[in-house]
Amino acid sequence: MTQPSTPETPSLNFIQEIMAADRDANKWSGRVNTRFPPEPNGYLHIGHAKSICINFGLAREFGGVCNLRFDDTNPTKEDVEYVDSIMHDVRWLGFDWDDRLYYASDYFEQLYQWAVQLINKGKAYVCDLTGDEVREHRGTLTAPGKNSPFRDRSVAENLDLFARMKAGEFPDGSRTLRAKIDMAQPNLNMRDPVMYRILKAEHHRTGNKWCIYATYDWAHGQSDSIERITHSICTLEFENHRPLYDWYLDELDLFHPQQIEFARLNLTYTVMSKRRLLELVTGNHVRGWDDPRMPTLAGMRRRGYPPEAIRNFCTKIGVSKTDSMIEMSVLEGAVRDDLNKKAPRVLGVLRPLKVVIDNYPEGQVDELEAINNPEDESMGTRKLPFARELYIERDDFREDPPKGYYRLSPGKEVRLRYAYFVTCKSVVKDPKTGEVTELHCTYDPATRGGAAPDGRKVQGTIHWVSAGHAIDAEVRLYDYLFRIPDLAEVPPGEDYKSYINPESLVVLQGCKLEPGLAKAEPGSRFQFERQGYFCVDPVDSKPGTPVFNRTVSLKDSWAKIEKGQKKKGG
RNA sequence: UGGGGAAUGGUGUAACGGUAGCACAGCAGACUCUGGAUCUGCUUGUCUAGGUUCGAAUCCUAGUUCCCCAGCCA
Repeated sequence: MTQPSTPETPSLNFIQEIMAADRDANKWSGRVNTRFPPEPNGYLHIGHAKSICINFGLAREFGGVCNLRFDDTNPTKEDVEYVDSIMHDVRWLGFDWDDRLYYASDYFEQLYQWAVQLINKGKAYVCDLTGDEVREHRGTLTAPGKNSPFRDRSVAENLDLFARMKAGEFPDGSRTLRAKIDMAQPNLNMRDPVMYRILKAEHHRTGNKWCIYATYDWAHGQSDSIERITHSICTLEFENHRPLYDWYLDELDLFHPQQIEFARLNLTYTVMSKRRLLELVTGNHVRGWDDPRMPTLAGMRRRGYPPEAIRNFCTKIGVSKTDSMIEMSVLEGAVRDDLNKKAPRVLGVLRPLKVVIDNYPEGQVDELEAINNPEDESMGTRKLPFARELYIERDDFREDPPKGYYRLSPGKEVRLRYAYFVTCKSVVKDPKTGEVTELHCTYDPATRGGAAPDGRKVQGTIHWVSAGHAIDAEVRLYDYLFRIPDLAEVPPGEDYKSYINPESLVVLQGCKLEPGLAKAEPGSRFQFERQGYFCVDPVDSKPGTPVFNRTVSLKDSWAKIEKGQKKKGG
């Protein structure tokens, strides 16, 4: 009588539904071929990661393949530096295009032949209008456009002119090849769109061979068709272009992939447009494309975000056609979730405060055992040196502790993690500034390892390092790049760059870390207990003196409590 | 006053005429040698107005709001 528990049927997103329906209808003979088509004019960012995960992920789920294709039709903006970085980033994210690496520029000759075909069909013409004139003729959103005076040139004349455009006889911008569609269409993209412009620019792959370059619309669908793409997945702003995508393919009578559009990723407290990211780089508002504050994959890699975490994030946020803004906490959560399981724990003091254990023998060094990862026993243990002089975190001591403060204060006993219970006996201050410079404590030898034989408890456990054994390191703390969550809220006329968070980077010198970290590999990730996840900066670290980037902080519930207290109590 | 899209808690995303679920955030608690992790519980939602139906987030009608489009960028 009792139904067996229903098997989990994972819900499909709308693209998966389309693909499942296509598969069931045998629409493409069961074949699935997607593509990721970046333009090599900038570095990949987390928004691209979403697209990569969708395209490569869908191919994997449906037993198909995904191509990598560079959409390199605008030589004035593109560069091999970007081509290389893009390939590196896609691989780093965990995807592989095998031998399916393509370039739109590989298809320039074929595209040219097809353009000639359209001219012969009377469906394309050479137009001598200037850019301004083309705009004037296009009409407006509400008013139809006017036909170009060159619209009815003979096929022979068009053929001749187009060949001479290709041959470089005319100056840049002087003529275009346009599709002959309908200047009265309510969709502006259909009002005789430009297929080719004259551009005597050196292309990173074809050199100076071409001086006419295909526009996006003319190149994209045909490139998809050449590669026998089944599902051409792109972002929402191309929805208006789909009729044109379909028109070209139909007029040419070519293999016709299906274009499907989804909402691009927006994240709070950052920007995602390549134009703005480029501006941040060239304007030196950040330290480059791989600045750990950047939403680029290069930046996230350097910051310590694991690729698995980014992939999980992309799965979590889903795919839909609703414009959305994902909260940064979702990404941070995915990063913490991944690192919690994998990152070895270490003790590191970021803002050191000297502690002298008065009753600990001078010169004596003890070796204490510490667990490398409580989430994963197989990661084992390590030894930590303990001595009379230590450093603890400045923030773990308050001379006048607020209510609910568990850490060290005068007369209070706390546990030093994996070591001993210590009690604060006196405070040394700078006579001039009043700043606390040193603490004197006593320890209870019976609590070695961190447990009291008499069963007494302490509220707080704090981290520490032995002053004589610790290594010095620079630690870079990162916060949101912008002060406001949604840059679309910047009032018109105001510069979004004035909203850059001045505390997005805080550099700490003289941090004290447990000695084992001296030999940490560049790029390796650790949890500094009670503080966060940190990654050895692969660029600025030197052997023996690593630089650490804070990947993400640990959740800090005390900070939250204290914030609440301040708000309430004033 | 054109065309194309989209509207489900604070933020995302499910539910495909039959109990509005999940994640993140928030709140409260348990546990803890990380104020971490983990575990409980809770608050908050179907854009509006009509209609169809035993029953509507879902179907119909009208409206509202938001996004995209007037590059020889992609």
